[in-house]
Amino acid sequence: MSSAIEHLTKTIKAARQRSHLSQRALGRKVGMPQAQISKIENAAVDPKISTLVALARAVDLELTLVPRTDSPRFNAVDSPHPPEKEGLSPR
Amino acid sequence: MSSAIEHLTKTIKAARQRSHLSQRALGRKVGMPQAQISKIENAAVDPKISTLVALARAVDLELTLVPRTDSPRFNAVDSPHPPEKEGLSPR
DNA sequence: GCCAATGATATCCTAAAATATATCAAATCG
DNA sequence: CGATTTGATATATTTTAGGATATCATTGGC
Repeated sequence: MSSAIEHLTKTIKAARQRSHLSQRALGRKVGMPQAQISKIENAAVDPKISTLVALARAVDLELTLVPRTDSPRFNAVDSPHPPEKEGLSPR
Repeated sequence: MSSAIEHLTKTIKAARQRSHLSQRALGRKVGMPQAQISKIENAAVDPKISTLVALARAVDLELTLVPRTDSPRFNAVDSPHPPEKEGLSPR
């Protein structure tokens, strides 16, 4: 997958976990099956924008466009938690 | 359409025009038929993320996620009206 | 006036996302 | 331990974006 997309979905996943929502809980909130959320978080699909916007909002994020040439000044929600070293396989 | 999406596509359209690209030219650049770009700019479809990312990049924009609760500090290419006096110059 | 460029639309077709369900293994907990 | 929760995965069906093309009205030059 495009990596840019993975980045977006990873950010949403991190936000979901931060807010202590399970995939099912988030799914309920947004009206989407848990299975779909799993696929999205694992970058197994190329979601529609409306889908990403809905998920983002459910975890208090907003999809925006910023200048690309300009330095990554105030980027996004990036760096979920600082450095964090190696390891940690989820699940 | 979702309005949030319209906002994103409008932003891209504005950027396209700013860079003096016709829909056909942008289409060539991204490898997508002019007709599709028209549909997207007119919010007649709900594009896939990869599509929006490609278009955005072609006009030097990047799709990002920002906190929604937080004030719209340094938003995007947005700025309906420039800097506007009020404190906080984005910097 | 003529012609090229531009954007909107339409059709047909294919690919892929989304929905609905259902499992299932691995954690988590009481 | 057994029960529940969680996330990954699978299959079948529906829906829709995207690709390829073509047309057409409008606009802008020349």
